Parts: sequence; structure tokens; C-alpha cells
Amino acid sequence: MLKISVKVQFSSILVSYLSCYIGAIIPITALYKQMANSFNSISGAKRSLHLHVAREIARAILSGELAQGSIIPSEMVLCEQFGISRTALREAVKLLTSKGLLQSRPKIGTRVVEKINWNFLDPQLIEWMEGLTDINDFCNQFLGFRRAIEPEACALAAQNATVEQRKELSSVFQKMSELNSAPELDIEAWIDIDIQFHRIIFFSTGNDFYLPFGNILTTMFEHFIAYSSEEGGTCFNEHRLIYEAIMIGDSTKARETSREHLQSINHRIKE
Amino acid sequence: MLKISVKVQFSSILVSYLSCYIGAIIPITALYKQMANSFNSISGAKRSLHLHVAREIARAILSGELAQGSIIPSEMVLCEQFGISRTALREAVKLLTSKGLLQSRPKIGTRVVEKINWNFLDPQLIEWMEGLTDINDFCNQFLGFRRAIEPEACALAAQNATVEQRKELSSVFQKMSELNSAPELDIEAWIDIDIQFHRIIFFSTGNDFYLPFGNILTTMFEHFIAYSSEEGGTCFNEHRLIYEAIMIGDSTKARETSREHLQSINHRIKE
DNA sequence: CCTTTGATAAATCATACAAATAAAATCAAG
DNA sequence: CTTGATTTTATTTGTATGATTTATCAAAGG
Repeated sequence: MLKISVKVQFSSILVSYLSCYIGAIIPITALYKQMANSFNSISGAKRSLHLHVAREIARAILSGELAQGSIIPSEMVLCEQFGISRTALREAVKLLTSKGLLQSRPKIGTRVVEKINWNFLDPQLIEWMEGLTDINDFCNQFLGFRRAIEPEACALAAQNATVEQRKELSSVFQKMSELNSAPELDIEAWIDIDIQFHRIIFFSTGNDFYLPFGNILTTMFEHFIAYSSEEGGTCFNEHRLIYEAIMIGDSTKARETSREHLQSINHRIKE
Repeated sequence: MLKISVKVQFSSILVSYLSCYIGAIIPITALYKQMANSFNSISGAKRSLHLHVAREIARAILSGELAQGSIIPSEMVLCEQFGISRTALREAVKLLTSKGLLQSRPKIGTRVVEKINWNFLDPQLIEWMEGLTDINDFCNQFLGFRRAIEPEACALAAQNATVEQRKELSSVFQKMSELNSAPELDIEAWIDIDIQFHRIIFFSTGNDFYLPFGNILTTMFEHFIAYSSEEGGTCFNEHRLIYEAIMIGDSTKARETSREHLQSINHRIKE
């Protein structure tokens, strides 16, 4: 713990933010250690101190409480407020710098970068948005994005998937088929296998730029998108069409079926 | 500088890597400070020590010298090899962890994550690939990726661009037109304005998920893709068609013209 | 087979010093 | 006295280092 005298004047923004999310009076270290276990299970994101702090700062940025272009409080001030060492804080800042949220220079301080430069395609960043945006709008934007990516990915997969990948896709589809024919839909299992289905397609494109979308899709499904049982049922046929097109290597058909699939679905929102 | 005695046995992989890229004998700190100025101008990436180290480690991973799933040498060993403090090394590792390249746990060490989880859509990561991949293949993959993203982005921009964004696009197109009608094509200026043209389109989609592609495209153009003068000429008409479609809000036409543009181009490779 | 214990590597803390630079203070020329 | 250039100073991030804590594997012991 730092021993310098407390400066009374500091960013009112972050203070209000802190009191909102953590409570500014109790030293965060104690509070954190107290909560560590209960939080661990929720998202697995609080294992390390710097990650916890990074998340808090990121959410302050994403929510707009720390305005774009503004200078956040200096390292010393933040260390006090979070009750952590400079090492931990700096690692948190480095993490956010890497994602395009912050940028720091000597004497100037650490600045919140313009939204234009935020790396929205980072799964961790997407996770951190939970509860900060209008989920409905967010999911619709994501859908508008999937409509660009997935049809092309399916077309490429139909063309480039290796034998092993086709086998894997086949076995996943098999499980999908079993789940679908069961008397009652096991939603948990369906979500899991649905994610796997789409992941394999991205990995089968033979194009490195499509790889990250497997994780992005997974994050979105696990944090923002919910299923209804009817939907799972109706979706199966569409998945079958995509599957068949990829397996026979018909890229045009794969693109078409995927496009139709994405036109028909309407993401259900969590909670 | 660490004062512990040098352990003779360490990862031969990283050693060979080091001797290859930096030279293992001279302390890196000195060497780095010597090179700092000359490097600064090249990419601006060497300003800080941890960033420099992060880049080196990242390139060792991207090139495959540090195998996926393998454990990299411990902090102490790496500190010695790079001649830096643990602080700097840890910040470098945090940076790479944030990009999905590394993951570290107590007692285990720091592991290279599977390629599946690498964040290929991070501009910095793309920058670091310079010289490590077959550029031709890399650019073709990128083209296969643009073919998915850009037509949709153009369609969305036609639909959602604000008045200010349309004005901005218009002014950029104006400059494009001037450059095109000049007796001799100013390639530098054309690249610059071409990048701006596409950036504005991404920013005009009204969809946050498209925002990162502005920077990705910029990075690719600046580091991997070269222009020939004839190409700039033939491209102008295609840009005009896209521009007009967006300005009149015809999303279908915007999608089509963009698609045609991407079908016709054949990325020229740098050098 | 299960539990305990020890060794090890990362995680965090605390402190010191270096480097960069914005802003203030100083100096020089008109 | 004013103005512009220059130097100095103060502040903030950057780097280094050693101590301490925590998590986890692995081996010893019940």
C-alpha cells in the first residue's frame, strides 16, 4: 500500500464510477480478496488482480463514464483508488492499451482512445460489455455482422475443409441430429453443439482471418444470445442444408443456405 | 539488470531465435538504445522497451519458433536473455496475453496458446507478421476476407450513413477524382485517399463490429499491399460506382458494385 | 489411494531511479 | 516594455530490483 498523503482533488468521474461499482471507502484489495471466491465462478475473469482492474476500467470506458479523448487519473491516484500497487495497475493499463482502449505517454498521462480504434472484435472486450449496452441493439448489430461473415465462411469451408475437418463437422452434425430427434430439446446441449458447428466452419475456411470469429461467436452466444426451444427445432433443417452443402463442396449452395439461415433467425436476448 | 548467476541450460529454441534476430551476446538494452532513433521512424513501435520485447516474442510465436502449446522460458530466464527487468517483461507478456498469444499460470509457466485463439484481427498483430508469412498467400487470404466484409459494409453505409459522413465521403471522393484526372498519378496520395475512402465506409455502417476494419485495412495497405499506377486508374470508376450507390442510399447496388470491385482487383505485393 | 508437504513459478507489492515533456521561468533581442 | 526563443523545473510515465504472497505440481508419507 502506498504511503503518500492522499490528494483530495481527483477525477470526479472515476470517483463516482468507483463508488458506483466497487464502493470507494473500503480498500479494494480487502474487498476483492473477500469477493474473489464468489466471483471466480461467475465469469472466471477475476482470477488475477490486474485483470479485475482492467475490467473495471474498461467498463468505465465502454459505458462512457470515462470520456473518449479524456485523460484518466494518474497512476498514483488510480493505485490509491483501487488499493493496488503500480505494477498491477500498469499491467492492467497495458492490457487495455493492447485492445486499443488506452494510450499513455510520459508527462501527458494515459488517454482514452477514440472509439474508432477500439478493438471490438476482441472476445474479452465483448464480454466486458455485458450490461452496458442495449442488448437488443447490440445483438442486432452482431446479426448484421454475421450476415457478412458467415455466408462467405461457409462457402470457403465447402471449398477448403480438410478431410479431418469434414469428419469433425460430420460428427458434430450427428450429435445435433440426435439432440433434435429427442422428445424434449436439451437447450444447454444444443447451444453447445451449435457453437461447435459454427466454430468448425470458421476453422475450415483455410483463411486465418476467419479464425477469431469462432471465439467471438462463442462469447456472444454465451453472454448475450438466448435460445427458445422452438427456435432450436426450426433451425435444425437450416443447419442440415448448410452441412450438406459444405460436405459435397458446393460453395455457392453453402453461401446461399447460410444466408437464408441468417435471414430467418431473430436472436433472442438473454434475460 | 539481474545479478543472478547465468543458468547454462535454457530453451534452445528461443536462444537460436534470439541470436537470429537480435544477437545474443551484446546486452539488448544497449543495443536497443543504440537503434532506438533509427527504428523510431520506421513503425513507431519501438518507443517503449516492453513493446519492443513484445514484438520480438510475438514474432517468435508467429513464425513458429516458439511452438503452439509449448512453455516459454521462465520470466527470470527471459529477463536475462533480453537484458531487461521483470517489470518490462511482464508488461510485454500481458500485452501478448491480451492478444491471445500467451497465457500464464503460477507454477506452470507461460504457455503459447493454440493458433485458434490468436486475435488475427488485431492491427498490431498483423503488423508483426511482416516478413514472416508468404505475403502473396497472406494478401490473398485478406482479399478473401474483404470479399465478405466490404460488400455488406457498403450496403449498410448506403443505408445508415449520417449527413456528416456522406459529406465527408463526398469530399474524399472529390480528392480522389482530382488525383485521377491529374496527368501523372501520385501513388502516395492515392493510397492515402483510397484508405480514407474505405475507412469512412466502415465508420458509416452504424455497426460497431465493422469499426475495427478501418484500422485493419489501413495496416494491410501500409505494410503489405502495393499499387501500380495502371491499377489506380482502372480502380477509379469502380470507386465512383460504389460512391454513387452509397450517396443515393441504394444498398443493393452498393453491395453489388463493391463485390465487383473486389472481384476485379488483384492485390499487388510489396517489394 | 488420499493427504500432506515442499519446491517452484508466477502474482503482487514497495521503492528507487531514469526518461520524456508540458509548463513555467528565464533570457535575449527588438 | 514586449515578444519570442531558450532553459529550467516539475510531473508523469517508464524501467529496475528485491521482498513477499499465492497457486499449483510433484513427491513423500500415511
